[in-house]
Amino acid sequence: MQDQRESGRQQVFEAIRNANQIARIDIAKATSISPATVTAITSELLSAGLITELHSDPVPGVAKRGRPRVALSVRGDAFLIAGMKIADRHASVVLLDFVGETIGEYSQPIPNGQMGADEFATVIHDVLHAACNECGRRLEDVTGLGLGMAGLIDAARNFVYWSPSLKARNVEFGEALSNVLPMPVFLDNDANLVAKAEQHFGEGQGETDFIVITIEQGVGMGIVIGNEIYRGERGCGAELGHTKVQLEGAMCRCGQRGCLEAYVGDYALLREASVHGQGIPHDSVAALYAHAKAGDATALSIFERAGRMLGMGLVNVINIFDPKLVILSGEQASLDFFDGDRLLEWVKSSVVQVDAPLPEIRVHRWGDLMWAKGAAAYAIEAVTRQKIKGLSRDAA
Amino acid sequence: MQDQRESGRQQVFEAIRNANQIARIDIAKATSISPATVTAITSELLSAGLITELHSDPVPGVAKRGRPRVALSVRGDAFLIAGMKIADRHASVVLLDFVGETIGEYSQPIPNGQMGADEFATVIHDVLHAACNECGRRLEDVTGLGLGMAGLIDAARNFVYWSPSLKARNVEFGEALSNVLPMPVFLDNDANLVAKAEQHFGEGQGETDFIVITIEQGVGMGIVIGNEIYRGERGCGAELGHTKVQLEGAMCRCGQRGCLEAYVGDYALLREASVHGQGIPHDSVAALYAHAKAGDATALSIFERAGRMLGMGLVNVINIFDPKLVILSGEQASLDFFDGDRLLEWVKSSVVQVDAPLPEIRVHRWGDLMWAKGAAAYAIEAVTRQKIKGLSRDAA
DNA sequence: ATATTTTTTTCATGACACAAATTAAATATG
DNA sequence: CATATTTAATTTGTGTCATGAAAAAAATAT
Repeated sequence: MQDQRESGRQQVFEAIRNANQIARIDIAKATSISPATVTAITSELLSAGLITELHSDPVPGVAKRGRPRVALSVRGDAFLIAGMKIADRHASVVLLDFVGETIGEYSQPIPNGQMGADEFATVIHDVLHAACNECGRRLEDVTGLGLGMAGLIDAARNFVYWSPSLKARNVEFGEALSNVLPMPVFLDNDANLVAKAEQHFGEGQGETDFIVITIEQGVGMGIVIGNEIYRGERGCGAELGHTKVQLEGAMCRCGQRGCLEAYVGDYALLREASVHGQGIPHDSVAALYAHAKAGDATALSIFERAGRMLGMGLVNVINIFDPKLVILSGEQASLDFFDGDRLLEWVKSSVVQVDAPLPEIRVHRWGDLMWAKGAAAYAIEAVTRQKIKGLSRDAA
Repeated sequence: MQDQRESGRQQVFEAIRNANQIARIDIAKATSISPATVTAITSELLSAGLITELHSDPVPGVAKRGRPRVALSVRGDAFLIAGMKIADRHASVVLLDFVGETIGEYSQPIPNGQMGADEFATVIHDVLHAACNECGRRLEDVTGLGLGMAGLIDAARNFVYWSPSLKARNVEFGEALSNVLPMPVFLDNDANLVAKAEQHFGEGQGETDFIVITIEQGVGMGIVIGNEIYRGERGCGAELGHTKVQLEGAMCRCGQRGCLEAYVGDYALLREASVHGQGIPHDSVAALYAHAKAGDATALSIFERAGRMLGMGLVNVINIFDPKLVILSGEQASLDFFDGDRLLEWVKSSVVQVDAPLPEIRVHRWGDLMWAKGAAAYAIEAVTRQKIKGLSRDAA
């Protein structure tokens, strides 16, 4: 959080990455850096091997007069980046090239329950090793690993306050990982990684400020302000799931009362169903939802109340941040449980009203892999920053 | 939100302003700018008249060996800055010098009710004129005016979406002001100005990230992230008062239900009291509070519920932002209505628990003038930025 | 009177960005 | 087909900014 000014090199590189492929003159326009400087910087990036020139054959019909522009693009094969997401019993890995193209995917069950830090680091090492083998790469080829796990995490310090995967609290988990892994590791809370995934691969592309809300077992939030994830003082902000929506309300698994999660989380839904007892499934949310869909009023009311609470949470977020864009991001199922369209209508009508366009709310459903891709995106960012900082004009 | 990198000049000047008085060598240490550069920059600032040297007579006893350091400080008389706060029926003005020292204060009743933009701009002109006269200054001597008013305001554009003082909605009020006032005007929401006041004169001095919450008629919030006020996309975020604390809850004057303000605002307290009817005062919160203090259970319960709702709001803010510091800022009375110590205890125990220090919560009570001082601080910032940007090394 | 210490300034240098001029590489045109 | 035109990219010279090293300044210590 120090060198926050984007150096010219960073800006140019970002422009190339964003555009996929782009000519120098357009980089100049996009960044409002002079063409002269763009030439200088791109020649550095070229000789450092971070980007390449794409000489496309001139298409006679479309071609215009003048010297043809030569497109630049990020060299995908410059670095191999890995992203890993740790879930309850599974680790999923994605290998990306430096452009962000998927090189390979891998998933593997891991022991359930809490482990010691070193033990768990070894598991992660082994998973990554297996993933590399699977894709015909070597562990040593991986330039950086992004690692997402549930819990309260201070990303800046690679520090874990608490995680369901670790036995101890307050672990310098980054160090444990460094001991067994040859590449730098970048640790973050999984909600933040969804935000990163949206920023690089999803609905947040090209946006500088937005909020991502994820609904699964719990409710998570990622806040992007000025292209950066906002993390708060201790690195554990954005706990939307533990925002209070009811005074003296339902008991949450965090031990507090009235948390949003205690109404919207899957355990909360099942709890309600189980109280009612006969006739209503209370072992899987999907089954409960099917029951509601089939017309069962009680099951329906469970989802309705949860939906309204979720709506409250959304309204509060919007009233507090006045964001330009809110992305509801999650796996297919979770979002459908709450009658989305009606919910969003209610949210929009319940927000502080101004005579200016309401924040846009986009729903983005996608699969299991996004977590790992977000982790990888985080690592790509970090590696990029590091590699570019290591440049200087005296490099031959 | 563009030229966000602090130029060396800005940094050095800020260091001088923060330190009140400071030698070049210490500026270099504080900013990690080299002494050579500090000399260059300070000589510019000196010849531009923004700062002065303070040659203190050497004190024989304390003096150390070596060339004595000469302290620099901001030249208070460089510019005269005004801050004005528009309230229901009063306008209060404060005149500050460039250091932030109070030159004069002034207060004047203004017509109640909504006015046209030009009409209201004229009122503001007249008030400022009177304030200047009062202090023996001329209107033309004022280099910048910070203006705070209630309502939804986009500070970046000096635009008013809505204000209780203006007849029309969506007013380019900045333009209306430019037509009648000779100096640049900087408009902002009053909650943000409290944040500015705390940052420059209050509990936020030296802090880069904090949240200010104000409790008066409504509940306001100012968010400072990285020394900057966070304003959201349309410039109207941080509406903590209209955060929902109860689904389908009490009617708020904004037309929505369940807003925090609908439980904590003074009209909400009085509404509750008036329903009860006999025996309980329902025309002034102070009277109602006195009644509660005297032991009336009903009156007490009104404040208690409001206090708990306020606590929910605080908890939510902390869970979302994970701030280092929260400042409860307001006039003497409002804060006392809610049993502060107990409230803060509850808040601290209800926040997501991490094994890291809880955010600090400071209570800051102060008088009516803070609004105007905050407005002036905002103007000082803007004027400073502008004056320093206007410098360059070719200046003789 | 001279040495020492500390702050401040001066000076030469390097990184960076830019405008202006130049070169490169294509198409349009008579 | 040679030349003009157009557009992109590069080169060149210049200015700003920050810096390290050396020098100067201004005090106390010996």
